[in-house]
Amino acid sequence: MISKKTKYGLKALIYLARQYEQGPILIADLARDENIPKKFLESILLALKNSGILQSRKGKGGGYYLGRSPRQITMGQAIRVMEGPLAPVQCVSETAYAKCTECGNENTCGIRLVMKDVRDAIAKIVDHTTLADVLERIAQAELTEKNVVDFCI
Amino acid sequence: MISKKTKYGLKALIYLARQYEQGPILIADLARDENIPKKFLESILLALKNSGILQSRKGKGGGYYLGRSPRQITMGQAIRVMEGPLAPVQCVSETAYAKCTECGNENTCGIRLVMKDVRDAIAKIVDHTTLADVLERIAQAELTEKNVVDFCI
DNA sequence: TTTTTAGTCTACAGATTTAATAGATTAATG
DNA sequence: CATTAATCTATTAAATCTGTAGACTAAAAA
Repeated sequence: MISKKTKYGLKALIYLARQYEQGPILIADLARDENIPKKFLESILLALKNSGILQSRKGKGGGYYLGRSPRQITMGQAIRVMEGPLAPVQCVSETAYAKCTECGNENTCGIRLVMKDVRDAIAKIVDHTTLADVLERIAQAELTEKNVVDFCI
Repeated sequence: MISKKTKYGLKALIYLARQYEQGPILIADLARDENIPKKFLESILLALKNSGILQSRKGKGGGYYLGRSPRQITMGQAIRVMEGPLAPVQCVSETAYAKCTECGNENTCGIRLVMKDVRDAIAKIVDHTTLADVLERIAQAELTEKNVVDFCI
Protein backbone atom coordinates (compact mmCIF):
# COMPACT_ATOMS: atom_id res chain seq x y z
CA MET A 1 0.00 0.00 0.00
CA ILE A 2 1.27 3.44 -0.88
CA SER A 3 1.43 6.03 1.89
CA LYS A 4 -0.80 9.08 2.22
CA LYS A 5 2.27 11.13 1.44
CA THR A 6 2.49 9.51 -1.98
CA LYS A 7 -1.23 9.88 -2.63
CA TYR A 8 -1.11 13.54 -1.66
CA GLY A 9 1.92 14.09 -3.85
CA LEU A 10 0.36 12.42 -6.88
CA LYS A 11 -2.86 14.37 -6.37
CA ALA A 12 -0.86 17.57 -6.26
CA LEU A 13 1.01 16.70 -9.45
CA ILE A 14 -2.19 15.91 -11.32
CA TYR A 15 -3.67 19.18 -10.04
CA LEU A 16 -0.61 21.10 -11.24
CA ALA A 17 -0.58 19.26 -14.57
CA ARG A 18 -4.16 20.37 -15.19
CA GLN A 19 -3.04 23.99 -14.90
CA TYR A 20 0.28 23.63 -16.68
CA GLU A 21 1.62 26.91 -18.05
CA GLN A 22 -0.94 28.96 -16.18
CA GLY A 23 1.55 30.32 -13.69
CA PRO A 24 2.50 29.27 -10.14
CA ILE A 25 -0.11 27.72 -7.84
CA LEU A 26 -0.26 28.49 -4.10
CA ILE A 27 0.31 25.64 -1.63
CA ALA A 28 -2.68 26.97 0.27
CA ASP A 29 -4.99 26.71 -2.75
CA LEU A 30 -3.76 23.23 -3.58
CA ALA A 31 -4.18 22.10 0.03
CA ARG A 32 -7.70 23.49 0.22
CA ASP A 33 -8.91 22.13 -3.14
CA GLU A 34 -7.46 18.65 -2.66
CA ASN A 35 -8.10 18.37 1.08
CA ILE A 36 -4.49 17.89 2.05
CA PRO A 37 -3.00 19.12 5.38
CA LYS A 38 -1.11 22.24 4.34
CA LYS A 39 2.08 21.76 6.35
CA PHE A 40 2.33 18.14 5.27
CA LEU A 41 1.84 19.15 1.64
CA GLU A 42 4.62 21.73 1.99
CA SER A 43 7.21 19.07 2.73
CA ILE A 44 5.97 16.85 -0.09
CA LEU A 45 6.14 19.62 -2.68
CA LEU A 46 9.59 20.57 -1.44
CA ALA A 47 10.81 17.00 -1.98
CA LEU A 48 9.32 17.01 -5.48
CA LYS A 49 11.09 20.28 -6.15
CA ASN A 50 14.43 19.00 -4.88
CA SER A 51 14.09 16.07 -7.27
CA GLY A 52 13.55 18.43 -10.19
CA ILE A 53 9.95 17.48 -10.91
CA LEU A 54 8.57 20.78 -9.59
CA GLN A 55 9.80 24.34 -9.55
CA SER A 56 8.76 27.20 -7.29
CA ARG A 57 8.84 30.95 -6.87
CA LYS A 58 8.73 32.84 -3.60
CA GLY A 59 6.87 36.01 -2.78
CA LYS A 60 3.84 37.62 -4.38
CA GLY A 61 2.79 35.83 -7.53
CA GLY A 62 4.81 32.84 -6.41
CA GLY A 63 3.86 29.23 -5.85
CA TYR A 64 4.60 25.81 -7.36
CA TYR A 65 4.52 24.64 -10.97
CA LEU A 66 5.70 21.67 -13.03
CA GLY A 67 9.38 21.76 -13.89
CA ARG A 68 8.71 20.25 -17.32
CA SER A 69 5.75 19.31 -19.45
CA PRO A 70 3.21 16.73 -18.22
CA ARG A 71 4.38 14.52 -21.12
CA GLN A 72 7.84 14.40 -19.58
CA ILE A 73 6.89 13.55 -16.00
CA THR A 74 6.14 9.90 -15.27
CA MET A 75 4.28 8.40 -12.34
CA GLY A 76 7.39 6.31 -11.68
CA GLN A 77 9.58 9.35 -11.17
CA ALA A 78 7.11 10.86 -8.72
CA ILE A 79 6.44 7.64 -6.82
CA ARG A 80 10.17 7.04 -6.30
CA VAL A 81 10.56 10.49 -4.77
CA MET A 82 7.80 10.01 -2.23
CA GLU A 83 7.58 6.26 -1.69
CA GLY A 84 11.13 5.18 -2.45
CA PRO A 85 12.16 2.42 -4.87
CA LEU A 86 9.50 0.43 -6.73
CA ALA A 87 11.19 -2.91 -6.08
CA PRO A 88 9.57 -5.20 -3.47
CA VAL A 89 13.08 -6.21 -2.33
CA GLN A 90 16.11 -3.95 -2.51
CA CYS A 91 18.24 -6.56 -4.27
CA VAL A 92 16.18 -6.13 -7.45
CA SER A 93 15.97 -2.34 -7.39
CA GLU A 94 17.34 -0.61 -10.49
CA THR A 95 17.51 2.81 -8.83
CA ALA A 96 18.52 1.82 -5.27
CA TYR A 97 20.16 -1.59 -5.39
CA ALA A 98 21.44 -3.07 -2.16
CA LYS A 99 22.20 -6.62 -1.11
CA CYS A 100 19.50 -8.15 1.07
CA THR A 101 20.94 -8.87 4.51
CA GLU A 102 19.01 -12.12 4.86
CA CYS A 103 20.04 -13.39 1.46
CA GLY A 104 22.74 -15.97 0.96
CA ASN A 105 23.31 -16.53 -2.76
CA GLU A 106 21.63 -13.78 -4.75
CA ASN A 107 21.71 -15.70 -8.02
CA THR A 108 19.70 -18.61 -6.71
CA CYS A 109 17.29 -16.86 -4.32
CA GLY A 110 13.74 -17.89 -5.20
CA ILE A 111 12.17 -14.82 -3.66
CA ARG A 112 14.49 -12.61 -5.69
CA LEU A 113 13.62 -14.36 -8.95
CA VAL A 114 9.91 -13.74 -8.47
CA MET A 115 10.29 -10.22 -7.10
CA LYS A 116 12.44 -9.24 -10.06
CA ASP A 117 9.48 -10.02 -12.31
CA VAL A 118 7.17 -8.05 -10.04
CA ARG A 119 9.45 -5.03 -10.05
CA ASP A 120 9.73 -5.09 -13.83
CA ALA A 121 5.96 -5.35 -14.22
CA ILE A 122 5.39 -2.37 -11.93
CA ALA A 123 8.11 -0.32 -13.61
CA LYS A 124 6.74 -1.11 -17.05
CA ILE A 125 3.49 0.56 -16.07
CA VAL A 126 4.50 3.52 -13.95
CA ASP A 127 7.59 4.44 -15.95
CA HIS A 128 5.50 4.58 -19.12
CA THR A 129 2.59 6.51 -17.68
CA THR A 130 3.07 10.27 -17.80
CA LEU A 131 1.00 12.95 -16.09
CA ALA A 132 -0.39 13.75 -19.54
CA ASP A 133 -1.50 10.12 -19.90
CA VAL A 134 -3.22 10.32 -16.53
CA LEU A 135 -5.07 13.51 -17.52
CA GLU A 136 -6.25 11.78 -20.69
CA ARG A 137 -7.47 8.74 -18.82
CA ILE A 138 -9.31 10.94 -16.35
CA ALA A 139 -10.98 12.84 -19.19
CA GLN A 140 -11.96 9.54 -20.79
CA ALA A 141 -13.37 8.23 -17.52
CA GLU A 142 -15.33 11.44 -16.99
CA LEU A 143 -16.86 11.10 -20.43
CA THR A 144 -17.82 7.51 -19.78
CA GLU A 145 -19.35 8.40 -16.45
CA LYS A 146 -21.29 11.28 -17.97
CA ASN A 147 -22.77 8.89 -20.51
CA VAL A 148 -23.72 6.45 -17.79
CA VAL A 149 -25.50 9.24 -15.93
CA ASP A 150 -27.24 10.39 -19.10
CA PHE A 151 -28.26 6.83 -19.73
CA CYS A 152 -29.79 6.61 -16.27
CA ILE A 153 -31.83 9.78 -16.79
CA MET B 1 9.27 -2.97 -0.09
CA ILE B 2 8.09 -6.15 1.55
CA SER B 3 8.70 -6.57 5.28
CA LYS B 4 11.16 -8.95 6.91
CA LYS B 5 8.14 -10.83 8.15
CA THR B 6 7.09 -11.58 4.58
CA LYS B 7 10.61 -12.52 3.53
CA TYR B 8 10.95 -14.86 6.51
CA GLY B 9 7.57 -16.40 5.75
CA LEU B 10 8.36 -16.99 2.09
CA LYS B 11 11.73 -18.47 2.98
CA ALA B 12 10.02 -20.80 5.42
CA LEU B 13 7.48 -21.89 2.81
CA ILE B 14 10.17 -22.60 0.22
CA TYR B 15 12.09 -24.54 2.88
CA LEU B 16 9.01 -26.59 3.73
CA ALA B 17 8.16 -27.10 0.06
CA ARG B 18 11.59 -28.61 -0.48
CA GLN B 19 10.82 -31.25 2.12
CA TYR B 20 7.19 -31.78 1.21
CA GLU B 21 5.83 -35.11 2.40
CA GLN B 22 8.85 -35.84 4.55
CA GLY B 23 7.00 -35.23 7.81
CA PRO B 24 6.74 -32.21 10.14
CA ILE B 25 9.66 -29.79 10.46
CA LEU B 26 10.62 -28.17 13.77
CA ILE B 27 10.40 -24.40 14.09
CA ALA B 28 13.80 -24.52 15.74
CA ASP B 29 15.41 -26.29 12.76
CA LEU B 30 13.80 -23.92 10.28
CA ALA B 31 14.87 -20.90 12.29
CA ARG B 32 18.44 -22.14 12.56
CA ASP B 33 18.83 -23.15 8.89
CA GLU B 34 17.27 -19.99 7.48
CA ASN B 35 18.66 -17.57 10.06
CA ILE B 36 15.30 -16.36 11.27
CA PRO B 37 14.62 -15.26 14.90
CA LYS B 38 12.79 -18.25 16.34
CA LYS B 39 10.06 -16.43 18.28
CA PHE B 40 9.36 -14.16 15.33
CA LEU B 41 9.13 -17.16 13.03
CA GLU B 42 6.68 -18.82 15.41
CA SER B 43 4.13 -16.07 14.93
CA ILE B 44 4.59 -16.06 11.17
CA LEU B 45 4.08 -19.81 10.86
CA LEU B 46 1.05 -19.57 13.09
CA ALA B 47 -0.51 -16.98 10.79
CA LEU B 48 0.22 -19.16 7.78
CA LYS B 49 -1.40 -22.05 9.59
CA ASN B 50 -4.50 -20.02 10.49
CA SER B 51 -4.87 -19.15 6.81
CA GLY B 52 -4.79 -22.82 5.85
CA ILE B 53 -1.48 -22.76 3.98
CA LEU B 54 0.35 -24.69 6.70
CA GLN B 55 -0.59 -27.42 9.13
CA SER B 56 1.08 -28.41 12.37
CA ARG B 57 1.33 -31.12 14.97
CA LYS B 58 2.26 -30.67 18.62
CA GLY B 59 4.47 -32.78 20.81
CA LYS B 60 7.15 -35.30 19.92
CA GLY B 61 7.43 -35.83 16.18
CA GLY B 62 5.50 -32.62 15.65
CA GLY B 63 6.28 -29.48 13.71
CA TYR B 64 5.03 -27.64 10.64
CA TYR B 65 4.30 -28.87 7.13
CA LEU B 66 2.52 -27.65 4.00
CA GLY B 67 -1.25 -27.98 4.14
CA ARG B 68 -1.39 -28.87 0.44
CA SER B 69 0.98 -29.62 -2.40
CA PRO B 70 3.55 -27.00 -3.51
CA ARG B 71 1.65 -26.90 -6.83
CA GLN B 72 -1.42 -25.63 -5.00
CA ILE B 73 0.19 -22.87 -2.94
CA THR B 74 0.83 -19.58 -4.71
CA MET B 75 3.13 -16.75 -3.73
CA GLY B 76 0.10 -14.48 -3.83
CA GLN B 77 -1.73 -16.45 -1.16
CA ALA B 78 1.29 -16.36 1.12
CA ILE B 79 2.10 -12.70 0.54
CA ARG B 80 -1.46 -11.65 1.35
CA VAL B 81 -1.30 -13.47 4.69
CA MET B 82 1.90 -11.75 5.78
CA GLU B 83 1.97 -8.46 3.92
CA GLY B 84 -1.73 -7.80 3.41
CA PRO B 85 -3.43 -6.97 0.10
CA LEU B 86 -1.35 -6.68 -3.07
CA ALA B 87 -3.10 -3.50 -4.22
CA PRO B 88 -1.15 -0.24 -3.90
CA VAL B 89 -4.41 1.50 -2.90
CA GLN B 90 -7.23 -0.19 -1.04
CA CYS B 91 -9.86 0.98 -3.54
CA VAL B 92 -8.47 -1.41 -6.18
CA SER B 93 -7.99 -4.42 -3.91
CA GLU B 94 -9.85 -7.56 -4.98
CA THR B 95 -9.43 -9.27 -1.61
CA ALA B 96 -9.75 -6.30 0.76
CA TYR B 97 -11.62 -3.53 -1.04
CA ALA B 98 -12.30 -0.31 0.86
CA LYS B 99 -13.08 3.19 -0.32
CA CYS B 100 -10.12 5.55 -0.10
CA THR B 101 -10.89 8.27 2.43
CA GLU B 102 -9.12 10.94 0.37
CA CYS B 103 -10.91 9.98 -2.82
CA GLY B 104 -13.85 11.93 -4.21
CA ASN B 105 -15.18 10.18 -7.31
CA GLU B 106 -13.76 6.67 -7.54
CA ASN B 107 -14.66 6.26 -11.21
CA THR B 108 -12.64 9.24 -12.34
CA CYS B 109 -9.68 9.11 -9.94
CA GLY B 110 -6.46 9.15 -11.98
CA ILE B 111 -4.40 7.51 -9.25
CA ARG B 112 -6.92 4.70 -9.04
CA LEU B 113 -6.87 4.09 -12.80
CA VAL B 114 -3.09 3.63 -12.80
CA MET B 115 -2.93 1.66 -9.56
CA LYS B 116 -5.57 -0.75 -10.83
CA ASP B 117 -3.20 -1.68 -13.65
CA VAL B 118 -0.33 -2.05 -11.19
CA ARG B 119 -2.37 -4.31 -8.92
CA ASP B 120 -3.41 -6.51 -11.83
CA ALA B 121 0.15 -6.79 -13.06
CA ILE B 122 1.39 -7.84 -9.62
CA ALA B 123 -1.46 -10.29 -9.14
CA LYS B 124 -0.89 -11.82 -12.57
CA ILE B 125 2.60 -12.79 -11.48
CA VAL B 126 2.26 -13.81 -7.85
CA ASP B 127 -1.11 -15.53 -8.22
CA HIS B 128 0.28 -17.68 -11.02
CA THR B 129 3.55 -18.57 -9.35
CA THR B 130 3.32 -21.61 -7.09
CA LEU B 131 5.88 -22.86 -4.59
CA ALA B 132 6.58 -25.67 -7.06
CA ASP B 133 7.34 -23.06 -9.73
CA VAL B 134 9.73 -21.33 -7.37
CA LEU B 135 11.54 -24.59 -6.60
CA GLU B 136 11.93 -25.20 -10.33
CA ARG B 137 13.29 -21.73 -10.96
CA ILE B 138 15.76 -22.13 -8.10
CA ALA B 139 16.93 -25.47 -9.51
CA GLN B 140 17.33 -23.87 -12.93
CA ALA B 141 19.28 -20.95 -11.46
CA GLU B 142 21.53 -23.33 -9.54
CA LEU B 143 22.28 -25.24 -12.72
CA THR B 144 23.12 -22.04 -14.57
CA GLU B 145 25.36 -20.87 -11.76
CA LYS B 146 27.13 -24.22 -11.61
CA ASN B 147 27.89 -23.93 -15.32
CA VAL B 148 29.22 -20.43 -14.87
CA VAL B 149 31.53 -21.69 -12.13
CA ASP B 150 32.66 -24.63 -14.25
CA PHE B 151 33.33 -22.26 -17.09
CA CYS B 152 35.53 -20.14 -14.84
CA ILE B 153 37.64 -23.13 -13.83
C1' DT C 1 13.35 50.65 2.32
C1' DT C 2 9.81 48.74 4.71
C1' DT C 3 5.89 45.61 4.37
C1' DT C 4 3.65 41.82 2.57
C1' DT C 5 3.66 37.49 0.48
C1' DA C 6 4.80 32.83 0.07
C1' DG C 7 8.10 29.21 -0.04
C1' DT C 8 11.97 26.95 3.11
C1' DC C 9 14.15 25.06 7.14
C1' DT C 10 14.37 23.04 11.84
C1' DA C 11 12.32 20.73 15.33
C1' DC C 12 9.17 18.10 17.42
C1' DA C 13 5.31 14.93 18.75
C1' DG C 14 1.68 11.50 18.64
C1' DA C 15 0.18 7.31 16.39
C1' DT C 16 1.07 3.26 14.15
C1' DT C 17 3.84 -0.49 12.44
C1' DT C 18 7.79 -3.44 12.57
C1' DA C 19 10.78 -6.63 14.59
C1' DA C 20 11.64 -8.75 18.04
C1' DT C 21 11.77 -11.24 23.23
C1' DA C 22 9.95 -13.59 27.52
C1' DG C 23 7.19 -16.60 29.79
C1' DA C 24 3.09 -19.27 30.63
C1' DT C 25 -0.13 -22.65 28.51
C1' DT C 26 -1.92 -26.44 25.77
C1' DA C 27 -1.79 -30.69 23.21
C1' DA C 28 0.39 -34.88 21.73
C1' DT C 29 3.62 -38.72 22.37
C1' DG C 30 5.95 -42.31 24.83
C1' DC D 1 3.30 -38.59 34.11
C1' DA D 2 7.28 -36.57 31.86
C1' DT D 3 8.84 -34.74 27.66
C1' DT D 4 8.29 -32.38 23.56
C1' DA D 5 6.87 -28.79 20.66
C1' DA D 6 3.39 -25.78 19.16
C1' DT D 7 0.29 -21.89 20.97
C1' DC D 8 -1.08 -17.84 23.48
C1' DT D 9 -0.39 -13.44 26.06
C1' DA D 10 2.22 -9.62 27.04
C1' DT D 11 5.71 -6.42 26.53
C1' DT D 12 9.31 -3.66 24.33
C1' DA D 13 12.56 -0.96 21.35
C1' DA D 14 13.02 1.08 17.13
C1' DA D 15 11.42 2.90 13.01
C1' DT D 16 8.15 5.09 10.07
C1' DC D 17 4.11 7.76 9.16
C1' DT D 18 1.29 11.71 9.67
C1' DG D 19 0.91 16.01 11.08
C1' DT D 20 2.00 20.62 13.63
C1' DA D 21 4.57 24.96 15.16
C1' DG D 22 7.49 28.53 14.44
C1' DA D 23 11.44 30.90 12.74
C1' DC D 24 13.82 32.14 8.39
C1' DT D 25 14.57 33.65 3.56
C1' DA D 26 13.62 35.46 -0.99
C1' DA D 27 10.86 38.18 -4.01
C1' DA D 28 7.62 41.64 -5.12
C1' DA D 29 4.98 45.74 -4.12
C1' DA D 30 4.00 49.92 -1.51
